[in-house]
Amino acid sequence: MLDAATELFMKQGYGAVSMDAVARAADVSKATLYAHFASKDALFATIVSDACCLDTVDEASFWADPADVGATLRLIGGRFLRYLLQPETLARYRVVVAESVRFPELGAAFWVNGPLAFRNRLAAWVVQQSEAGRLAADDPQVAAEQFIGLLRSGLFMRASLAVPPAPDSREIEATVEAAVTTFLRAFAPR
Amino acid sequence: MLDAATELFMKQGYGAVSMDAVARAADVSKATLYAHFASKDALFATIVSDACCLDTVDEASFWADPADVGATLRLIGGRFLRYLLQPETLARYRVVVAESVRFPELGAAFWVNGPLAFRNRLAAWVVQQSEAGRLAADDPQVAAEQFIGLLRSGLFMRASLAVPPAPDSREIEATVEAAVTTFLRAFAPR
DNA sequence: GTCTATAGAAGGATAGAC
DNA sequence: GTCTATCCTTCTATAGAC
Repeated sequence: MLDAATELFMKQGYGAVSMDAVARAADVSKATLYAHFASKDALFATIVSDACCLDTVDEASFWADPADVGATLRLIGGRFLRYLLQPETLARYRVVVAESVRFPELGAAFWVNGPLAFRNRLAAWVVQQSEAGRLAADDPQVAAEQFIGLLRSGLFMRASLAVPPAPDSREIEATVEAAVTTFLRAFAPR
Repeated sequence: MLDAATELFMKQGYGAVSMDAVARAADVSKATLYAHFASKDALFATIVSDACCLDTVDEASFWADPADVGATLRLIGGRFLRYLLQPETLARYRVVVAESVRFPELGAAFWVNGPLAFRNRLAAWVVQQSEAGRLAADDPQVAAEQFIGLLRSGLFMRASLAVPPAPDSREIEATVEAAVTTFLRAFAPR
């Protein structure tokens, strides 16, 4: 039931999905649906809030090669960008952005559990690498944010707007490589 | 009539706006509306396509101080980021992202006239500065994209998601300053 | 808890007069 | 070109039986 609603809302957005459609997809009656969720808003909020517990980049990637900053950035960057460009990720992003004004808690939940959480995790890694003398970042939060910005630019915007062609592996790897290069030029200890 | 529709669609999105509401806001009857636009889809497409002729950063900014790369980057970056964070810009972005799947031409028009156009203009500037020996960018397109990414990171995402607080001048200037610093570390001739 | 059936409102679109 | 009035569909939500 939640699964069916999730798929519909993510693919088509709040306005385009009716409670009839959800009931049909979940193979229950509309009355049953309303027995579990007070309203369409409540169902939508539940669905999307649940989907905000994101797992962008697995913890192991941060520890794969602690001594090699470039390799770790390439690994993390690749994982992150690939994650961003997944159809499900893009669909969720579209829905949340679209409804963030009418459902402010939703935008906030997404922000805190998604972009902000990843930035903080990355910033912690930057701190750690700086202490080890392998990076020289005055402000780890800014450095982390900038690395994310370097990755997200271009491909993600194009994909969010559903402009073909869909990014291929070559484009993704080139973007990651360029991001790592620029990041290291700015933050490698000299 | 177009004005009323534009305001409503941009503020509330496609699904939340009815033709009744547009007619009321424009102070005409629904029949009159349908005499000018074949359907709600057609009205929406017209509205948003028109709004895609963006003017992100005025041409003069690119020529304000040709010899000073840092100053020009700060000027352009500031203008661009401020533009991105305007309520109207954010509203338009939300609508286009939300409906880009159901209205592909719309996402494409926005992409071409907005992000892509600005990136190309910026890349042309990078070429020019590189030829003058004031920048050293192997790939101007990538450099331009990266500068935009450095600017767009963080604040724009938060603002898109309508997460308070709204970015203030201090945050904006700090972001621009950090972007310029990182960009120059990566692309200043050595 | 789950169903069928339906209320009640709102939406997109049109007919036909002026 | 513009209006009033209306058609028909679809939507959210609920009543009441099992």
